[in-house]
Amino acid sequence: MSKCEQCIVRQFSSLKALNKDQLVKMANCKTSYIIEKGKALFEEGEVVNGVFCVKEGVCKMTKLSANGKDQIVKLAKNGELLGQRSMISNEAANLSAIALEDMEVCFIPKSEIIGFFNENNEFSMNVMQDICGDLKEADDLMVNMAQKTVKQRLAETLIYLENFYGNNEDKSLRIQLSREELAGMIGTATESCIRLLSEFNKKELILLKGKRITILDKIQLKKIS
Amino acid sequence: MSKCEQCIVRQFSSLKALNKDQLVKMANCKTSYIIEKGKALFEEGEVVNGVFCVKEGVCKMTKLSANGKDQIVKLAKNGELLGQRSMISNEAANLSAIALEDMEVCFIPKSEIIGFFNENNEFSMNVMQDICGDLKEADDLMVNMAQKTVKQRLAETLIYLENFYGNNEDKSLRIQLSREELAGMIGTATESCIRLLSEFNKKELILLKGKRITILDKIQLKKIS
DNA sequence: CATAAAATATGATAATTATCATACTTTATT
DNA sequence: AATAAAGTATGATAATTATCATATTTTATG
Repeated sequence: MSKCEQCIVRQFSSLKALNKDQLVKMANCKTSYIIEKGKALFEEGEVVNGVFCVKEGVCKMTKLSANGKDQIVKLAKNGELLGQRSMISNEAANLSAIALEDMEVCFIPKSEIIGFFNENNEFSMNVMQDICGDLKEADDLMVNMAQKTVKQRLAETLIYLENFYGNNEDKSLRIQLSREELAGMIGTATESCIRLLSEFNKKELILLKGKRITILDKIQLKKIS
Repeated sequence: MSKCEQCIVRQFSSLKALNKDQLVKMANCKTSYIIEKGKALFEEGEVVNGVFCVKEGVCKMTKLSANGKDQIVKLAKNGELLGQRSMISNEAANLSAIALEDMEVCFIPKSEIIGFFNENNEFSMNVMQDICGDLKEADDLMVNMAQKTVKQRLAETLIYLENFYGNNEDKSLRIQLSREELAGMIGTATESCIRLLSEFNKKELILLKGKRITILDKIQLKKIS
Protein backbone atom coordinates (compact mmCIF):
# COMPACT_ATOMS: atom_id res chain seq x y z
CA MET A 1 0.00 0.00 0.00
CA SER A 2 2.00 2.93 -1.27
CA LYS A 3 1.23 6.46 -0.25
CA CYS A 4 -0.99 8.50 -2.55
CA GLU A 5 0.63 11.64 -1.21
CA GLN A 6 3.82 10.86 -3.04
CA CYS A 7 2.24 9.62 -6.23
CA ILE A 8 3.20 11.91 -9.07
CA VAL A 9 0.28 11.20 -11.38
CA ARG A 10 -2.10 12.53 -8.77
CA GLN A 11 -1.01 16.01 -9.81
CA PHE A 12 -2.45 15.46 -13.28
CA SER A 13 -5.98 14.54 -12.25
CA SER A 14 -8.87 15.86 -10.21
CA LEU A 15 -7.22 14.22 -7.22
CA LYS A 16 -4.81 17.14 -6.95
CA ALA A 17 -7.50 18.95 -5.02
CA LEU A 18 -7.44 16.46 -2.14
CA ASN A 19 -5.83 17.50 1.13
CA LYS A 20 -3.38 15.52 3.23
CA ASP A 21 -6.01 13.81 5.35
CA GLN A 22 -7.98 12.80 2.34
CA LEU A 23 -4.91 11.41 0.63
CA VAL A 24 -4.14 9.28 3.65
CA LYS A 25 -7.70 8.00 3.74
CA MET A 26 -7.49 7.21 0.06
CA ALA A 27 -4.17 5.41 0.39
CA ASN A 28 -5.79 3.20 3.02
CA CYS A 29 -8.69 2.07 0.92
CA LYS A 30 -7.26 1.96 -2.58
CA THR A 31 -6.15 -1.22 -4.31
CA SER A 32 -3.24 -1.33 -6.74
CA TYR A 33 -3.19 -3.54 -9.79
CA ILE A 34 -0.88 -4.49 -12.59
CA ILE A 35 -2.92 -4.94 -15.76
CA GLU A 36 -1.20 -6.84 -18.53
CA LYS A 37 -1.33 -5.70 -22.12
CA GLY A 38 -4.60 -6.83 -23.68
CA LYS A 39 -6.38 -7.30 -20.35
CA ALA A 40 -9.42 -5.25 -19.34
CA LEU A 41 -9.66 -2.82 -16.44
CA PHE A 42 -13.40 -3.13 -16.85
CA GLU A 43 -15.78 -4.07 -19.61
CA GLU A 44 -18.82 -2.52 -21.19
CA GLY A 45 -21.85 -3.63 -19.20
CA GLU A 46 -20.01 -4.13 -15.92
CA VAL A 47 -20.88 -1.98 -12.94
CA VAL A 48 -17.83 0.02 -11.93
CA ASN A 49 -18.07 0.69 -8.25
CA GLY A 50 -15.34 3.25 -8.06
CA VAL A 51 -12.70 4.88 -10.13
CA PHE A 52 -9.46 3.67 -11.68
CA CYS A 53 -6.50 5.99 -11.51
CA VAL A 54 -3.97 5.26 -14.24
CA LYS A 55 -0.44 5.39 -12.82
CA GLU A 56 1.38 3.99 -15.83
CA GLY A 57 0.53 2.77 -19.31
CA VAL A 58 -2.05 3.52 -21.97
CA CYS A 59 -5.42 1.93 -22.54
CA LYS A 60 -8.15 2.13 -25.12
CA MET A 61 -11.77 2.84 -24.30
CA THR A 62 -13.89 0.85 -26.72
CA LYS A 63 -17.49 0.19 -27.49
CA LEU A 64 -18.77 -2.81 -29.39
CA SER A 65 -20.88 -1.61 -32.29
CA ALA A 66 -23.94 -3.38 -33.63
CA ASN A 67 -21.94 -4.82 -36.53
CA GLY A 68 -19.50 -6.50 -34.17
CA LYS A 69 -16.59 -4.11 -34.56
CA ASP A 70 -14.85 -2.48 -31.63
CA GLN A 71 -14.86 1.27 -31.93
CA ILE A 72 -12.15 3.07 -29.99
CA VAL A 73 -13.83 6.09 -28.45
CA LYS A 74 -10.83 7.41 -26.57
CA LEU A 75 -7.34 6.59 -25.39
CA ALA A 76 -6.32 7.18 -21.80
CA LYS A 77 -2.89 7.51 -20.23
CA ASN A 78 -1.33 8.07 -16.83
CA GLY A 79 -2.97 10.73 -14.72
CA GLU A 80 -6.45 9.98 -15.99
CA LEU A 81 -9.36 8.68 -13.96
CA LEU A 82 -11.50 6.01 -15.59
CA GLY A 83 -14.96 4.76 -14.77
CA GLN A 84 -16.15 8.08 -13.43
CA ARG A 85 -19.18 8.22 -15.69
CA SER A 86 -20.46 4.81 -14.73
CA MET A 87 -19.85 5.44 -11.05
CA ILE A 88 -21.56 8.81 -11.00
CA SER A 89 -24.54 7.70 -13.08
CA ASN A 90 -24.99 4.45 -11.17
CA GLU A 91 -25.04 2.72 -14.52
CA ALA A 92 -23.17 -0.09 -16.16
CA ALA A 93 -20.05 1.03 -17.98
CA ASN A 94 -20.72 2.25 -21.48
CA LEU A 95 -17.18 1.48 -22.62
CA SER A 96 -14.56 -1.17 -22.04
CA ALA A 97 -11.09 -0.15 -20.91
CA ILE A 98 -8.41 -2.42 -22.40
CA ALA A 99 -4.69 -2.06 -21.71
CA LEU A 100 -2.59 -1.33 -24.80
CA GLU A 101 0.56 -1.95 -22.80
CA ASP A 102 1.23 -3.20 -19.29
CA MET A 103 -0.39 -0.83 -16.84
CA GLU A 104 -0.26 0.15 -13.23
CA VAL A 105 -3.57 1.37 -11.88
CA CYS A 106 -5.18 2.03 -8.53
CA PHE A 107 -8.82 1.44 -7.77
CA ILE A 108 -10.57 3.81 -5.39
CA PRO A 109 -13.97 2.67 -4.17
CA LYS A 110 -17.06 4.72 -4.82
CA SER A 111 -17.88 5.35 -1.15
CA GLU A 112 -14.55 7.12 -0.79
CA ILE A 113 -15.02 9.30 -3.85
CA ILE A 114 -18.55 10.25 -2.83
CA GLY A 115 -17.15 11.20 0.56
CA PHE A 116 -14.65 13.51 -1.11
CA PHE A 117 -17.44 15.01 -3.22
CA ASN A 118 -19.27 15.94 -0.05
CA GLU A 119 -16.36 17.47 1.79
CA ASN A 120 -14.28 18.98 -0.99
CA ASN A 121 -15.94 21.23 -3.52
CA GLU A 122 -12.79 21.84 -5.46
CA PHE A 123 -12.48 18.13 -6.05
CA SER A 124 -16.11 17.93 -7.23
CA MET A 125 -15.50 20.83 -9.54
CA ASN A 126 -12.38 19.16 -10.96
CA VAL A 127 -14.27 15.97 -11.66
CA MET A 128 -17.01 17.93 -13.39
CA GLN A 129 -14.45 19.69 -15.53
CA ASP A 130 -12.89 16.35 -16.40
CA ILE A 131 -16.18 14.98 -17.60
CA CYS A 132 -16.92 18.21 -19.44
CA GLY A 133 -13.61 17.80 -21.22
CA ASP A 134 -14.56 14.28 -22.25
CA LEU A 135 -17.90 15.57 -23.47
CA LYS A 136 -16.31 18.24 -25.62
CA GLU A 137 -13.90 15.71 -27.07
CA ALA A 138 -16.72 13.30 -27.79
CA ASP A 139 -18.82 15.97 -29.52
CA ASP A 140 -15.86 17.04 -31.61
CA LEU A 141 -15.06 13.47 -32.59
CA MET A 142 -18.67 12.87 -33.47
CA VAL A 143 -18.63 15.80 -35.88
CA ASN A 144 -15.39 14.51 -37.38
CA MET A 145 -16.86 11.05 -37.86
CA ALA A 146 -19.92 12.53 -39.48
CA GLN A 147 -18.27 15.06 -41.73
CA LYS A 148 -14.74 14.04 -42.55
CA THR A 149 -13.53 11.39 -44.96
CA VAL A 150 -11.63 8.36 -43.77
CA LYS A 151 -8.45 9.83 -45.21
CA GLN A 152 -8.88 13.03 -43.25
CA ARG A 153 -9.62 11.11 -40.08
CA LEU A 154 -6.56 8.92 -40.51
CA ALA A 155 -4.27 11.91 -41.04
CA GLU A 156 -5.75 13.62 -38.01
CA THR A 157 -5.44 10.54 -35.84
CA LEU A 158 -1.80 9.98 -36.72
CA ILE A 159 -0.99 13.53 -35.70
CA TYR A 160 -2.99 13.14 -32.52
CA LEU A 161 -1.12 9.97 -31.62
CA GLU A 162 2.21 11.70 -32.05
CA ASN A 163 1.18 14.79 -30.12
CA PHE A 164 -0.29 12.96 -27.16
CA TYR A 165 1.80 9.84 -26.87
CA GLY A 166 5.08 10.88 -28.39
CA ASN A 167 7.75 9.03 -30.29
CA ASN A 168 10.30 6.29 -29.81
CA GLU A 169 14.01 7.02 -30.28
CA ASP A 170 13.66 6.22 -33.98
CA LYS A 171 10.89 8.87 -34.29
CA SER A 172 8.18 6.24 -34.81
CA LEU A 173 4.94 6.60 -32.85
CA ARG A 174 5.35 5.33 -29.32
CA ILE A 175 1.82 4.01 -29.20
CA GLN A 176 1.67 0.94 -31.36
CA LEU A 177 -1.83 0.21 -32.48
CA SER A 178 -2.54 -2.69 -34.76
CA ARG A 179 -4.04 -1.76 -38.11
CA GLU A 180 -7.29 -3.16 -36.83
CA GLU A 181 -7.19 -0.91 -33.77
CA LEU A 182 -6.27 2.11 -35.84
CA ALA A 183 -9.20 1.32 -38.13
CA GLY A 184 -11.42 1.03 -35.05
CA MET A 185 -10.26 4.43 -33.96
CA ILE A 186 -11.01 6.23 -37.21
CA GLY A 187 -14.14 4.19 -37.84
CA THR A 188 -13.43 2.29 -41.01
CA ALA A 189 -12.66 -1.20 -42.30
CA THR A 190 -9.22 -2.57 -41.51
CA GLU A 191 -8.40 -2.97 -45.21
CA SER A 192 -9.34 0.62 -45.97
CA CYS A 193 -7.08 1.78 -43.18
CA ILE A 194 -4.19 -0.32 -44.46
CA ARG A 195 -4.75 0.94 -47.98
CA LEU A 196 -4.62 4.57 -46.92
CA LEU A 197 -1.51 3.96 -44.83
CA SER A 198 0.10 2.48 -47.94
CA GLU A 199 -0.93 5.53 -49.89
CA PHE A 200 0.55 7.89 -47.28
CA ASN A 201 3.64 5.71 -47.30
CA LYS A 202 4.03 5.94 -51.07
CA LYS A 203 3.60 9.69 -50.92
CA GLU A 204 6.28 9.76 -48.22
CA LEU A 205 4.02 11.37 -45.67
CA ILE A 206 4.73 8.51 -43.32
CA LEU A 207 7.17 5.64 -43.14
CA LEU A 208 5.92 2.11 -42.53
CA LYS A 209 8.42 -0.28 -40.99
CA GLY A 210 6.54 -3.40 -39.99
CA LYS A 211 4.08 -2.34 -37.37
CA ARG A 212 5.86 0.92 -36.72
CA ILE A 213 4.63 4.15 -38.18
CA THR A 214 6.80 7.25 -38.47
CA ILE A 215 5.38 10.59 -39.45
CA LEU A 216 7.60 12.20 -42.08
CA ASP A 217 5.56 15.15 -43.27
CA LYS A 218 3.37 16.47 -40.49
CA ILE A 219 2.58 19.67 -42.34
CA GLN A 220 1.17 17.83 -45.33
CA LEU A 221 -0.76 15.46 -43.06
CA LYS A 222 -2.26 18.41 -41.27
CA LYS A 223 -3.32 19.86 -44.61
CA ILE A 224 -5.07 16.63 -45.50
CA SER A 225 -6.95 16.55 -42.20
CA MET B 1 -40.23 37.78 -12.64
CA SER B 2 -42.20 34.58 -12.16
CA LYS B 3 -41.50 32.21 -9.33
CA CYS B 4 -39.22 29.28 -9.99
CA GLU B 5 -40.95 27.40 -7.22
CA GLN B 6 -44.03 27.00 -9.32
CA CYS B 7 -42.27 26.25 -12.56
CA ILE B 8 -43.11 22.76 -13.69
CA VAL B 9 -40.05 22.12 -15.84
CA ARG B 10 -37.83 22.50 -12.81
CA GLN B 11 -38.92 18.99 -11.81
CA PHE B 12 -37.31 17.55 -14.91
CA SER B 13 -33.82 18.94 -14.39
CA SER B 14 -31.06 19.04 -11.80
CA LEU B 15 -32.85 22.03 -10.33
CA LYS B 16 -35.32 19.74 -8.62
CA ALA B 17 -32.76 19.35 -5.83
CA LEU B 18 -32.93 23.02 -4.85
CA ASN B 19 -34.72 23.95 -1.66
CA LYS B 20 -37.24 26.72 -1.15
CA ASP B 21 -34.72 29.37 -0.21
CA GLN B 22 -32.56 28.57 -3.16
CA LEU B 23 -35.51 28.72 -5.52
CA VAL B 24 -36.43 32.17 -4.24
CA LYS B 25 -32.85 33.32 -4.68
CA MET B 26 -32.85 31.93 -8.18
CA ALA B 27 -36.14 33.57 -9.10
CA ASN B 28 -34.63 36.88 -8.06
CA CYS B 29 -31.61 36.69 -10.28
CA LYS B 30 -32.84 34.82 -13.30
CA THR B 31 -33.79 36.48 -16.59
CA SER B 32 -36.57 35.17 -18.80
CA TYR B 33 -36.42 35.30 -22.57
CA ILE B 34 -38.55 34.49 -25.54
CA ILE B 35 -36.37 33.14 -28.30
CA GLU B 36 -37.92 33.15 -31.74
CA LYS B 37 -37.61 30.21 -34.07
CA GLY B 38 -34.26 30.32 -35.82
CA LYS B 39 -32.63 32.58 -33.24
CA ALA B 40 -29.69 31.48 -31.09
CA LEU B 41 -29.64 31.09 -27.32
CA PHE B 42 -25.89 31.16 -27.65
CA GLU B 43 -23.36 30.43 -30.33
CA GLU B 44 -20.26 28.33 -30.63
CA GLY B 45 -17.32 30.40 -29.42
CA GLU B 46 -19.32 32.61 -27.09
CA VAL B 47 -18.63 32.50 -23.39
CA VAL B 48 -21.77 31.37 -21.60
CA ASN B 49 -21.71 32.88 -18.16
CA GLY B 50 -24.50 30.83 -16.72
CA VAL B 51 -27.06 28.27 -17.65
CA PHE B 52 -30.19 28.36 -19.77
CA CYS B 53 -33.20 26.48 -18.48
CA VAL B 54 -35.58 25.52 -21.29
CA LYS B 55 -39.16 26.15 -20.24
CA GLU B 56 -40.81 25.61 -23.59
CA GLY B 57 -39.77 24.69 -27.13
CA VAL B 58 -37.07 22.63 -28.77
CA CYS B 59 -33.64 23.69 -29.97
CA LYS B 60 -30.79 22.13 -31.86
CA MET B 61 -27.24 22.04 -30.57
CA THR B 62 -24.96 22.37 -33.57
CA LYS B 63 -21.31 22.55 -34.41
CA LEU B 64 -19.89 23.99 -37.58
CA SER B 65 -17.63 21.40 -39.19
CA ALA B 66 -14.48 22.17 -41.14
CA ASN B 67 -16.32 21.73 -44.45
CA GLY B 68 -18.85 24.40 -43.53
CA LYS B 69 -21.78 22.16 -42.71
CA ASP B 70 -23.69 22.40 -39.47
CA GLN B 71 -23.72 19.12 -37.62
CA ILE B 72 -26.56 18.68 -35.14
CA VAL B 73 -25.02 17.06 -32.11
CA LYS B 74 -28.12 16.98 -29.96
CA LEU B 75 -31.67 18.25 -29.63
CA ALA B 76 -32.87 19.75 -26.37
CA LYS B 77 -36.38 20.32 -25.07
CA ASN B 78 -38.12 21.71 -22.02
CA GLY B 79 -36.64 20.70 -18.71
CA GLU B 80 -33.09 20.68 -19.99
CA LEU B 81 -30.26 22.94 -18.88
CA LEU B 82 -27.99 24.27 -21.61
CA GLY B 83 -24.56 25.81 -21.45
CA GLN B 84 -23.49 23.81 -18.43
CA ARG B 85 -20.34 22.49 -20.07
CA SER B 86 -19.08 25.88 -21.12
CA MET B 87 -19.89 27.40 -17.74
CA ILE B 88 -18.23 24.64 -15.73
CA SER B 89 -15.12 24.46 -17.92
CA ASN B 90 -14.74 28.23 -18.13
CA GLU B 91 -14.48 27.80 -21.86
CA ALA B 92 -16.21 29.18 -24.90
CA ALA B 93 -19.27 27.18 -25.91
CA ASN B 94 -18.42 24.23 -28.11
CA LEU B 95 -21.88 24.18 -29.66
CA SER B 96 -24.49 26.67 -30.81
CA ALA B 97 -28.04 26.40 -29.46
CA ILE B 98 -30.59 27.42 -32.11
CA ALA B 99 -34.35 27.44 -31.53
CA LEU B 100 -36.30 25.08 -33.80
CA GLU B 101 -39.54 26.68 -32.64
CA ASP B 102 -40.38 29.65 -30.47
CA MET B 103 -38.93 29.07 -27.05
CA GLU B 104 -39.25 30.27 -23.50
CA VAL B 105 -36.02 30.07 -21.55
CA CYS B 106 -34.62 31.40 -18.31
CA PHE B 107 -31.01 32.38 -17.83
CA ILE B 108 -29.43 31.76 -14.44
CA PRO B 109 -26.06 33.43 -13.90
CA LYS B 110 -22.96 31.43 -13.13
CA SER B 111 -22.37 32.96 -9.68
CA GLU B 112 -25.74 31.65 -8.58
CA ILE B 113 -25.15 28.14 -9.88
CA ILE B 114 -21.70 27.96 -8.32
CA GLY B 115 -23.28 29.04 -5.05
CA PHE B 116 -25.72 26.15 -5.29
CA PHE B 117 -22.86 23.77 -6.04
CA ASN B 118 -21.22 24.81 -2.80
CA GLU B 119 -24.23 24.51 -0.57
CA ASN B 120 -26.20 21.68 -2.15
CA ASN B 121 -24.44 18.43 -2.91
CA GLU B 122 -27.50 16.77 -4.33
CA PHE B 123 -27.71 19.53 -6.91
CA SER B 124 -24.03 19.11 -7.82
CA MET B 125 -24.57 15.39 -8.12
CA ASN B 126 -27.57 15.93 -10.41
CA VAL B 127 -25.60 18.22 -12.67
CA MET B 128 -22.80 15.68 -12.86
CA GLN B 129 -25.26 12.98 -13.78
CA ASP B 130 -26.73 15.25 -16.44
CA ILE B 131 -23.37 15.76 -18.04
CA CYS B 132 -22.58 12.07 -17.72
CA GLY B 133 -25.80 11.36 -19.59
CA ASP B 134 -24.74 13.74 -22.36
CA LEU B 135 -21.36 12.03 -22.49
CA LYS B 136 -22.87 8.58 -22.85
CA GLU B 137 -25.17 9.84 -25.58
CA ALA B 138 -22.28 11.48 -27.39
CA ASP B 139 -20.14 8.34 -27.24
CA ASP B 140 -23.00 6.22 -28.52
CA LEU B 141 -23.69 8.63 -31.34
CA MET B 142 -20.03 8.70 -32.25
CA VAL B 143 -19.99 4.94 -32.61
CA ASN B 144 -23.14 5.12 -34.73
CA MET B 145 -21.59 7.74 -36.98
CA ALA B 146 -18.46 5.66 -37.36
CA GLN B 147 -20.04 2.27 -37.88
CA LYS B 148 -23.52 2.61 -39.31
CA THR B 149 -24.55 3.45 -42.84
CA VAL B 150 -26.46 6.61 -43.65
CA LYS B 151 -29.59 4.54 -44.19
CA GLN B 152 -29.33 2.97 -40.75
CA ARG B 153 -28.72 6.34 -39.16
CA LEU B 154 -31.71 7.88 -40.91
CA ALA B 155 -34.02 5.07 -39.79
CA GLU B 156 -32.72 5.35 -36.25
CA THR B 157 -33.08 9.11 -36.20
CA LEU B 158 -36.67 9.05 -37.42
CA ILE B 159 -37.60 6.64 -34.64
CA TYR B 160 -35.74 8.77 -32.12
CA LEU B 161 -37.61 11.88 -33.22
CA GLU B 162 -40.94 10.16 -32.81
CA ASN B 163 -40.05 8.67 -29.42
CA PHE B 164 -38.70 11.86 -27.91
CA TYR B 165 -40.73 14.58 -29.50
CA GLY B 166 -43.97 12.82 -30.38
CA ASN B 167 -46.53 13.27 -33.11
CA ASN B 168 -49.04 15.79 -34.38
CA GLU B 169 -52.72 14.85 -34.54
CA ASP B 170 -52.17 13.46 -38.04
CA LYS B 171 -49.44 11.13 -36.66
CA SER B 172 -46.68 13.06 -38.43
CA LEU B 173 -43.54 13.91 -36.45
CA ARG B 174 -44.11 16.93 -34.24
CA ILE B 175 -40.56 18.14 -34.71
CA GLN B 176 -40.24 19.52 -38.18
CA LEU B 177 -36.69 19.53 -39.34
CA SER B 178 -35.81 20.69 -42.82
CA ARG B 179 -34.15 18.06 -45.00
CA GLU B 180 -30.94 19.98 -44.54
CA GLU B 181 -31.24 19.80 -40.76
CA LEU B 182 -32.11 16.13 -40.84
CA ALA B 183 -29.06 15.55 -43.02
CA GLY B 184 -27.00 17.53 -40.52
CA MET B 185 -28.27 15.30 -37.77
CA ILE B 186 -27.38 12.01 -39.42
CA GLY B 187 -24.20 13.40 -40.94
CA THR B 188 -24.70 13.22 -44.66
CA ALA B 189 -25.33 15.38 -47.71
CA THR B 190 -28.79 16.91 -48.00
CA GLU B 191 -29.41 15.17 -51.33
CA SER B 192 -28.50 11.78 -49.89
CA CYS B 193 -30.93 12.36 -47.07
CA ILE B 194 -33.71 13.34 -49.46
CA ARG B 195 -33.00 10.33 -51.64
CA LEU B 196 -33.24 7.92 -48.74
CA LEU B 197 -36.42 9.54 -47.52
CA SER B 198 -37.85 9.03 -51.00
CA GLU B 199 -36.79 5.41 -50.87
CA PHE B 200 -38.44 4.89 -47.47
CA ASN B 201 -41.49 6.64 -48.85
CA LYS B 202 -41.69 4.34 -51.88
CA LYS B 203 -41.32 1.31 -49.64
CA GLU B 204 -44.16 2.72 -47.51
CA LEU B 205 -42.05 2.82 -44.37
CA ILE B 206 -42.82 6.50 -44.05
CA LEU B 207 -45.22 8.96 -45.62
CA LEU B 208 -43.94 12.25 -46.99
CA LYS B 209 -46.45 15.06 -47.18
CA GLY B 210 -44.59 18.24 -48.00
CA LYS B 211 -42.28 18.83 -45.11
CA ARG B 212 -44.18 16.46 -42.86
CA ILE B 213 -42.91 12.98 -42.20
CA THR B 214 -45.13 10.22 -40.84
CA ILE B 215 -43.72 6.91 -39.72
CA LEU B 216 -45.84 4.08 -41.12
CA ASP B 217 -43.79 0.97 -40.36
CA LYS B 218 -41.76 1.47 -37.23
CA ILE B 219 -40.93 -2.20 -36.94
CA GLN B 220 -39.33 -2.31 -40.36
CA LEU B 221 -37.49 0.95 -39.69
CA LYS B 222 -36.12 -0.50 -36.48
CA LYS B 223 -34.91 -3.53 -38.40
CA ILE B 224 -33.07 -1.30 -40.84
CA SER B 225 -31.37 0.61 -38.04
C1' DC C 1 -52.60 36.59 -56.59
C1' DA C 2 -48.21 36.86 -58.81
C1' DT C 3 -43.56 36.38 -58.45
C1' DA C 4 -39.30 35.41 -56.35
C1' DA C 5 -36.91 32.70 -53.32
C1' DA C 6 -36.23 28.72 -50.84
C1' DA C 7 -36.82 23.96 -50.18
C1' DT C 8 -37.48 19.47 -52.03
C1' DA C 9 -36.82 16.03 -55.57
C1' DT C 10 -34.43 13.34 -59.03
C1' DG C 11 -30.98 12.06 -62.61
C1' DA C 12 -26.21 11.40 -64.00
C1' DT C 13 -21.84 10.70 -62.62
C1' DA C 14 -17.72 10.47 -59.82
C1' DA C 15 -15.50 9.55 -55.59
C1' DT C 16 -15.20 7.04 -51.52
C1' DT C 17 -15.45 3.02 -48.90
C1' DA C 18 -16.58 -1.92 -47.94
C1' DT C 19 -16.17 -6.61 -48.99
C1' DC C 20 -14.14 -10.76 -50.49
C1' DA C 21 -10.20 -13.15 -52.16
C1' DT C 22 -5.60 -14.06 -51.84
C1' DA C 23 -0.66 -13.30 -51.09
C1' DC C 24 2.94 -11.94 -48.31
C1' DT C 25 5.31 -10.88 -43.57
C1' DT C 26 5.91 -11.02 -39.05
C1' DT C 27 5.40 -13.14 -34.70
C1' DA C 28 4.68 -16.87 -31.63
C1' DT C 29 5.22 -21.64 -30.46
C1' DT C 30 7.04 -25.94 -30.45
C1' DA D 1 14.82 -23.78 -37.22
C1' DA D 2 10.20 -25.27 -38.75
C1' DT D 3 5.53 -24.46 -38.64
C1' DA D 4 1.33 -22.36 -37.50
C1' DA D 5 -1.10 -18.39 -36.59
C1' DA D 6 -1.82 -13.75 -36.73
C1' DG D 7 -1.26 -9.57 -38.87
C1' DT D 8 -0.38 -6.79 -42.97
C1' DA D 9 -0.79 -5.88 -47.91
C1' DT D 10 -2.98 -5.60 -52.37
C1' DG D 11 -6.22 -6.63 -56.25
C1' DA D 12 -10.90 -6.93 -58.01
C1' DT D 13 -15.33 -5.66 -57.46
C1' DA D 14 -19.59 -3.99 -55.48
C1' DA D 15 -22.00 -0.91 -52.60
C1' DT D 16 -22.46 3.44 -50.62
C1' DT D 17 -22.27 8.24 -50.66
C1' DA D 18 -21.10 12.90 -52.57
C1' DT D 19 -21.38 16.20 -56.09
C1' DC D 20 -23.27 18.78 -59.73
C1' DA D 21 -27.07 19.78 -62.68
C1' DT D 22 -31.69 20.63 -63.17
C1' DA D 23 -36.64 20.20 -62.40
C1' DT D 24 -40.47 20.62 -59.39
C1' DT D 25 -42.92 22.07 -55.36
C1' DT D 26 -43.63 24.90 -51.44
C1' DT D 27 -43.27 29.08 -48.98
C1' DA D 28 -42.55 33.92 -48.42
C1' DT D 29 -43.28 38.62 -49.83
C1' DG D 30 -44.94 42.42 -52.00
